[in-house]
Amino acid sequence: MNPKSSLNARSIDVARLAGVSRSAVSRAFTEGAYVSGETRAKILKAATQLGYSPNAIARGLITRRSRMVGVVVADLSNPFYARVLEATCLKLQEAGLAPLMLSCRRSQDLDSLVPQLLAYQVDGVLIAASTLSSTLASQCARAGRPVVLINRYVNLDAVNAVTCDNVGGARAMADHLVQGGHKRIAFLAGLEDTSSSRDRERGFVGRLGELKVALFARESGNYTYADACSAVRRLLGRRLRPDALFCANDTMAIAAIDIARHEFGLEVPADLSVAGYDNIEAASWKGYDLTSVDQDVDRMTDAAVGLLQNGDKGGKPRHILVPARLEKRGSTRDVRAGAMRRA
Amino acid sequence: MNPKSSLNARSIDVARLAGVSRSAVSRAFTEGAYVSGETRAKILKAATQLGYSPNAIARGLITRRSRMVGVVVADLSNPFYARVLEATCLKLQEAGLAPLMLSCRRSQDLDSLVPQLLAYQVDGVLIAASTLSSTLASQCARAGRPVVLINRYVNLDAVNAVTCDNVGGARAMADHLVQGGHKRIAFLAGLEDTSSSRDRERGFVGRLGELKVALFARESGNYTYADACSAVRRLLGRRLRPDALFCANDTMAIAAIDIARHEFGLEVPADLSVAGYDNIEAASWKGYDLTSVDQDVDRMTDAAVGLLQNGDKGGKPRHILVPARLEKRGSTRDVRAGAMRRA
DNA sequence: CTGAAAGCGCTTACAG
DNA sequence: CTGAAAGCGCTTACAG
Repeated sequence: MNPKSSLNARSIDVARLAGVSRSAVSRAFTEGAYVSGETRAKILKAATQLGYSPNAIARGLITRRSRMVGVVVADLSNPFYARVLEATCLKLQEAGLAPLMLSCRRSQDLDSLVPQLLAYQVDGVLIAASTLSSTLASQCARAGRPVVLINRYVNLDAVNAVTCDNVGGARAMADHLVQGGHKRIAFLAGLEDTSSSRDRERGFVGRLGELKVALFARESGNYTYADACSAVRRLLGRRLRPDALFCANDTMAIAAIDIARHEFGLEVPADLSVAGYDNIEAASWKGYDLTSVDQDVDRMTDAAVGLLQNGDKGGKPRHILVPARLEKRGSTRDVRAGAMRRA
Repeated sequence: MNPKSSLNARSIDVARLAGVSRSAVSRAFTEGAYVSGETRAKILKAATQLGYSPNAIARGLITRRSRMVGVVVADLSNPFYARVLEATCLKLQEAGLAPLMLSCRRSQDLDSLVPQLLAYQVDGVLIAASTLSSTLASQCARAGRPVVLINRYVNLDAVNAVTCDNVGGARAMADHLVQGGHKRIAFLAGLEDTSSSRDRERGFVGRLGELKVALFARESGNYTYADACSAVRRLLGRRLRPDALFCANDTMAIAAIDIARHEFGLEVPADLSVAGYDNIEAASWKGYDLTSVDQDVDRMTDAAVGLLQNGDKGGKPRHILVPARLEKRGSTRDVRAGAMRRA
C-alpha cells in the first residue's frame, strides 16, 4: 500500500539491501568498473530481488551521454525507407543505443523539429529521406552532435552522409538497356531537388552519352505512384513512343508497367522495357518481375551507425558510397532478345 | 575557445544574463506558471540570445514524466504497419510526446527489450503488430506505465487495445462474396497465433454459416507473400478449385493473384475472385485493383494515443473497436456479374 | 510575483 | 576495492 513499494527501486534501495554504498551499486552496473566479484554478486542479487535497473535518464544527465539517437524519417509509405528505418533501429539497439524517432512530412519542418530532438540530449542524429539546412547543421555541430544523412548528401561541413553509388548504379542500367538493343530510351526522374534523383539521372544520361545514345525523353514523377502515372501517360501518348524506360525508383516503375499494360495495351518487355531503382519487395512479385538496382540497406545502415559513433568520438565528417548492384529480371529485354530483334 | 561556450546554455546562464533566478527561468518555460509578462520577456530574450532550451532529460528526472513514449513495432516490411507507425509518431509529436522506438523481430523478444524501454522512463508503451506476456504486462503496470496494443488484443488486466472491427469487416466480405454468386469460397489465414487472423476467420466463416454456405477450403500463409504463394499453389492445384478466395491481408491476396495469373493462367475475377484485408497502397494499383477491407489507420492511432494519455491519468484499461469498411474493387465479381453467371 | 533551498537518481573523482 | 561527497540541469513547495 506504500506507494514507494509499487514504484521502481532506486540504487539506494539496492545498496541498503546489499549492505553497500550507492557507489558500489553504480559500479556493479558499469562495464569495467572496479568491484570485487563478491560485492558484485551481492548487489546483483539484491537488484534482482527488487527488480532494480538503473534509471537511464539520471545516468544520462550525469554522464552527458543519453545513449539515445535521433532518427528522422520523412516518407515511410516508401517501402525502401521503411526497410532503412527497421535496419537502423535494429542496429542502434544492438549497439546499446535507443532510437528517438521523428517523423516529418516535409524537409522544411526539420528546422523546427530537430531542436526538440536536441532538447532530449540525443547523442547524434540520423536523417533518412531528407536533408537539413546549414543553420540546423551548425546548430548540431555546436552542440557536438554528429549528423548522418542516409540516401542524401549535402555540401556542408560537419554533416556525414551514406548513399548508394547512385551514379554507378544508373550507369550499369544504361549499359544493360543499350545492350538489350533499345533505341528510344527514356528517363523518369524522382523529386527534382534530391541528390538521389539527380545522381541517378547524371549517371544514366552520362553513360548513354559515352555509348553514343541520346536520351529519347525525360519526365518527372516525384517518386510517387500517382505522379508517375501521369508522367507515363504523357510519355506513351507520343506518336513515337520509347522502347525502354528507366525510373528513378521502383514505385514509379511499377506505375509505368501498370499504365503501359492497362491503358496502352502494351506488353512488358516486348513493347516496352521498364526498370526501377531500390529493389523493393514488390519488384520481385511475379506480376512485375522488375529489373532494378539493388541498394544494400544492410551496408548502408551499418555505415551510418558507424559514422555516428565515429563522429561522436570527434572523427571528421565523411561521405560513404555503398556499391550498387544491378538486379536483372523479366521487365527488361536482355542481350539475346535485343540481338534477336535487331536480326 | 572555452569549451563551455560551445556547449548548450543552462538555465543558470540565462538567469544571470536576464538578472533573475533559475526559478524564474524555469517558470518562463513552464505552461501556466506565475511569471510577470515583463520578466518573461526579459528571460525569453536572454534565452534566444544564448540559444537556450530546457534540458528535457533533467526536466524529466525531476517531474517524473519523461514525455517519451515507447513505440514497439514488429514488422515494418508490412506497409500497413509502416503507415501505423508513421501516423502514431506524428500524433505523439503533436501531443508533445517523443516516440522512443523499439524494433523487434519476434514477439518473444519483447520480454527482454521492453525493460530497456522502461529504463528510459517512458511514460507509456504502444505496441503494434505484437503482443506481450503477462509478466511483462504486470511489470509495466507496477511501474505505472500504461500499455496499448494496436491491432492485437490480449486478455490481461491493465492492457489497453485498439483494433479494427475484424469480425465485422470479415462478415461484410462474406456478404459481398456470397452476393457475387460464388459457390466455392476459400479462406487464407495469416499468422495462426494472432487475434487479427483469428477474428477475421471467425467473422468470415461465421457469416458464411449464417448464409448457409460452407467454407470450401482453408490454408495458411503467415501474412507473407512467399508463404501465401505456396498455400495458393496447393489451393489451386486441387481437382475442383475455389472460385473465390478471401485472404487475411493484402500482401497474401496479391500473392494469390500473381500465382493464379502466372502459374495457373486464370483470370481474376472471371475465374477466381480474390480479396484481401488492410487496403494497403498496392491494393489500389491498376495491376491488382484489389477488393479489400479498409482499416482506418487515422482513427486507430488517434484512439491509441488517446488511451495512452487516459491510462496515464489512471483511467481503466479498455478495448476500442474501430469500424471497418469494405472497399470493393475489380478483383471480385460483383452482384450483377454473379447474377449473370447464374443466369 | 520572486528567490533560496532541497531534491530527482545517478556517476565519478577523491581519499582511504 | 570501497564510501562520502559533490554535482549533472532542472522544478517545486516554501517563504517572503
